[in-house]
Amino acid sequence: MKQAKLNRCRCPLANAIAALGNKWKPVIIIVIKNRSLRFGEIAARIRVISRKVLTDQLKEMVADGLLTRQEFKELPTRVEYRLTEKGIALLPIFSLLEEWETKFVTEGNMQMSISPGK
Amino acid sequence: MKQAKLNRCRCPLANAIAALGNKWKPVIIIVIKNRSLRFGEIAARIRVISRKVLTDQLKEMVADGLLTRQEFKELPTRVEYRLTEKGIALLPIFSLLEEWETKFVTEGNMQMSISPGK
DNA sequence: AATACTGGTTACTTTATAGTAACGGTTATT
DNA sequence: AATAACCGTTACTATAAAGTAACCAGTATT
Repeated sequence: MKQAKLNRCRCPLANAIAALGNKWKPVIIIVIKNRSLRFGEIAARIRVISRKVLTDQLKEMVADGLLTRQEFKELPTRVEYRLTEKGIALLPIFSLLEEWETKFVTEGNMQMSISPGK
Repeated sequence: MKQAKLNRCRCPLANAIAALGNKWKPVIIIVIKNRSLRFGEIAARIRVISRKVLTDQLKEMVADGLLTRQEFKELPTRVEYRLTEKGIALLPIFSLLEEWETKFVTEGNMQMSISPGK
């Protein structure tokens, strides 16, 4: 989907998906919520993400204006990430998506069969 | 993101993104809307998608319960696709995403500068 | 001098997604 | 018999996203 970043089309939805439709960004967004979280705290809350992928995604999200990164001159280093207004605006949308997914669980595509009888 | 389809996690958002977060599915969904469209009509409305990718996506979406496929025994062949209840439930969510994208356009990351100059 | 902490980076491999171009099957029309 | 319409499939290639494992830099403590 990097391609879509270059040749942006006139379709806003495609552009939104190009920016958000990858494996981790939405998860990172709902994990951070309305507070600031340190790098290590994000990593701890999404244990299965690799360090490299996490930093890659965070960098892109900062570049896209979804996150701010604040580095404190302390020791050991402390870096805090926080959603921007733009990022926060996604929270209710992702909530709806979660509700949608929860409502329409796709367990191997089970059909609501109408007749429960023999 | 096929992987996420196999090892589904407990995070509904990640599962939703695994099912929807690719280049074309959301576009296909908002193109079909509340009506039924023939294969050729979908292709005509998304001219830049390749035939192969379109059929791949449609098949997956039928398998995921987002679409129904109805084949008419006519000539030449007529096949109509229609969103299921599950697919239709995404329309308002994608509308919000479109609004979000439109509101926060990321033209090379321009900053709203506060002072409009002297 | 070695170890530990945090927040990364680097080089490399693996896997998934998208794309291209040609072909196939059915039936009607010319 | 060839052509056209529609809805695909097939084999192959290209590109992008994700993952692994080792390494680095600054500072403090032991």
